[in-house]
Amino acid sequence: MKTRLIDVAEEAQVSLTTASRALGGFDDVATATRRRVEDTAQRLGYVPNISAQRLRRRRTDMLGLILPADETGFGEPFFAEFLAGVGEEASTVEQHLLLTAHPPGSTAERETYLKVVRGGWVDGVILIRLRWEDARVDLLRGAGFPFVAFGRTNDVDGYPFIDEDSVAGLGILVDHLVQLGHSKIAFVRGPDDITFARHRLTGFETAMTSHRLPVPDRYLLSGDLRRESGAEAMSELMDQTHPPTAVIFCNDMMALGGMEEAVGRGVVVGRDVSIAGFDGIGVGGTTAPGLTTLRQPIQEIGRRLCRILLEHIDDDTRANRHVLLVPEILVRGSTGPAPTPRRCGVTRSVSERREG
Amino acid sequence: MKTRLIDVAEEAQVSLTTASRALGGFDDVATATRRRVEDTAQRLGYVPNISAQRLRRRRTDMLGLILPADETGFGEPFFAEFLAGVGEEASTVEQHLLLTAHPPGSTAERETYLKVVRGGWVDGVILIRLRWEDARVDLLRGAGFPFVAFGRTNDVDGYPFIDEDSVAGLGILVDHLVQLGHSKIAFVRGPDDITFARHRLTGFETAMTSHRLPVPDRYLLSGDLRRESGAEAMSELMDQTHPPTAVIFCNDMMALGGMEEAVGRGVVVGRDVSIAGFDGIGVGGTTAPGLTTLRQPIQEIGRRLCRILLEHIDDDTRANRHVLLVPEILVRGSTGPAPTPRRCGVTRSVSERREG
DNA sequence: GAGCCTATCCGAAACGTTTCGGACGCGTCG
DNA sequence: CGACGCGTCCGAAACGTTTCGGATAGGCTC
Repeated sequence: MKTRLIDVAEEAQVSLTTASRALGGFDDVATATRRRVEDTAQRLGYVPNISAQRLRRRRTDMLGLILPADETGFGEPFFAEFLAGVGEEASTVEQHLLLTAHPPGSTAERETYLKVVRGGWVDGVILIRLRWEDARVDLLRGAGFPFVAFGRTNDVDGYPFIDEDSVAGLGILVDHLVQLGHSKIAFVRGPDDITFARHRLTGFETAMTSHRLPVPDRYLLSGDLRRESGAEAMSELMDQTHPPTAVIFCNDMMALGGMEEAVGRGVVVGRDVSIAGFDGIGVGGTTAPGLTTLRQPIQEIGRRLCRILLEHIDDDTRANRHVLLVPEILVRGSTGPAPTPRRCGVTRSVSERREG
Repeated sequence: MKTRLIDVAEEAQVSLTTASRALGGFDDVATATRRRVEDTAQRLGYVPNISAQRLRRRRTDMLGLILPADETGFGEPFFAEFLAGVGEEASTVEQHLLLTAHPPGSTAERETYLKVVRGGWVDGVILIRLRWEDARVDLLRGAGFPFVAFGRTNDVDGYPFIDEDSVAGLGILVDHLVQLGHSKIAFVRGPDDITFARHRLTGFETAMTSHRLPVPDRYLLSGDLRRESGAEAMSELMDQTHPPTAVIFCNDMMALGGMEEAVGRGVVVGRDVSIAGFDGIGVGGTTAPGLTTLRQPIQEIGRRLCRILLEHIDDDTRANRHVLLVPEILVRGSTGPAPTPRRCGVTRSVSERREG
C-alpha cells in the first residue's frame, strides 16, 4: 500500500509529530533526527496524502478555471492560449488548475461555481469572457471568495481584473484603415451581453465619428464570435450593392471566417477588400494573407492574472487592482489601400501582393 | 463560515450519521426525515467539503493529464483538441481534470508522476505522446496505478491504449500521391524516440518499397515536430538540384511550416509541389490551400480514452484493451498532380487551383 | 542545589466526511 | 409471552495530516 507518515515515523523511531515537523522543516528537531526521518521517507517513497493535507491545512493550492463552453470547449485558440499562460505560471509556483467548461449562464455553470466555492475545491477562481452583468461575479463577490477576471463587468468595484482598452484599440485600427484611404468601413459586432463586444462597438463608433465618417445600418452586422458567423456576416456584406471596402470584426475568429468567405468568392483580401480582427491569436499569423489585428498578449495576461490571484488569496486587501492594456496593432496582408472607385468589383483573381 | 454537515444535522435535529445517510440516498432513513434534512441542507447552502470526502472515500474523482510541455504548452493545437475531448467527456460523468505540463523525460516530470500517484492526487492518469521506451509507463505499470495512453510503447502489455495505425495510414497517403503521378516523394520524419514517429517512418518505407519506388537519403530528413522545423526541412529539400515533387511530413504542424516556407518562396503548393501531413488538426483546413492529411479523430479519441480509464479504475481486470484506428485521408488543395518534367521549376506564381 | 533556559521531543485534538456495528421500539408469529 | 424481524436511528472509529500545548532532560547561573 501507499506509505503513510506514520509508517515513516515508526521506521525512523520517532513520533508522528516529530516526523511531520522534520519533513516540514521546523527548527525544533535535531539535525540528526531530521536527517534520519528524511532518509527513511526517501527510502519508503513517502509522498504526503494530498486530501489529508488539504483537509487539515484548509488550503488546496488549486485554482479554478471555468470556461464558457461551446462545442469547441478548450479547443478555441483564444482559450487555449490563455490556458497556456495560466498553466505555465501556476506550475512554476506549485499551484494546480481545476478545469471545467459549462455553457455561459446555465444552471450547470452556477452549480459548479457553488460547489467549487462552498465545497472548498479551490483557493481562488479565474474568470474569463466577462458578461456586462455577470452572475458569476455577483456570486463570488457576495461570498467574499478570491477571484480575478480577464475582462470586466459594468460595475468593477471590489475585484481585480485585467482588460484591454478596446476603445483605444479600435481607434488605432480605424486610423490605420482611414490612412489607407478607406471610408466605407463595416463592423461586425459580437453579442451585446459580452462586455468586450460592447466596448469594441463603442470604440468603433467613437473612432468613426471622430473621423466624421458615417456608419450606415447596413454596415453594422451582428455575429456570435464564432468562425462561421463571421463568414455569414461577410457574405451578407459582399452581397450588398455598395459593399464596404473594409470590414472590422469584433474578434479574430470571425475575421478568419470572413477571410475564408471572401477568398472562397475569389475576392483578393488586402486588395479588393480589407479585413481586420481583434485579439491576435496565433493562427492569424499563419493564414495567407496574414490577418491584420489588434494584439493583446493573451498568454502574458494569463500569467499575470495567475500571479495577482495568488497575492489576492494571501492578502485580500489588494482587491482593487485594475489593469487596462492598450492593444498593439499588427499590420499584416489582410489590410491594404482602398481600391479606387472605377476599379471596384471583382475582376481578376491574380494576386501580386504578398505578406511582408 | 462555510456550512458543515454537522450544522445541517443540528438544524434538522438529527445525528450527523443520519444527515449523512439522508443526503447520501440510503434507504434506512424515513422519508419525512430525509426531506427535512434535504430542505435544511438546501436552505443553509450546504456543499460537502471535498477534501474530507476524498480523504474518507479514498477516491478523488480526478483524472491526471500531464502534458509534454514545450514553449507552447497546452497551446499546441493537437493537445488543445485532445484536451477538449477528454474535458468534455470528463465533465459529463462528473469527473475533473488535473493538468500539468513538464518537459518530456525531465526529473520534474517524473516527480510529478510520483506525487500524483503516491500522494493520491488522482484516480487515474492519461498519457499522451508515448515514447518508444517510456519511463512513465514503467512507473505507472510498476505501481499498479490505473492509466490509459494515446499511443503506445514498444511493449504494450498490461495497459489499455488507443493508437492510430500509422503504417496503414502512410500506405493510403503514398497511394494517393502515386496515383497523382508522383514518384519523387520525400519524407520528413520525427524524433526517433517517439513511437508514432517510428511507425510513420516504417509505414512510409514499406509503402514506397511496395510501389518499387526508391527513397534516396537526401529525401529523408528529420524534424522535431514543430512548425519551424518543418519549414527548415522544406527549405533544405527545395534547395536540392533535383527536389522532390511531393513531401510528406510526419505531422501536420511541420507540414504547415513546410507550406509556409514553400509559399514564401513563391512556389505554388498543390501544383509545383505537393505537401501532406498527418493528424488532421483543425487549422489544417483553414490554410490556403488546405492541407492534405491523414485525419485521426483526436477529440473522439480523447473522449474514448476518458471512458476507458474510468472503467479501468473501477475494474482493473480490463487492462488489455488495445484499439488501433485506421486514419482517414483528407484530400485538400495541398496535393495535386505531379508536375510534368519539362515544366518543372518555379516560373509563374499565378494559381488557378482552388481548394474544393 | 534550586531555579531557569534551551533544545528536543511527543500526546492528543482537530480538519469534515463516511460507515461499521449496533440500539431502540414496535409489530408479528409460533 | 418470548423470539424475531423490520424500520429508523445513532455513537464512534476511521481516513492521514498538521499543530497546540506541554513534557522531559540537560546545562547554566547564582
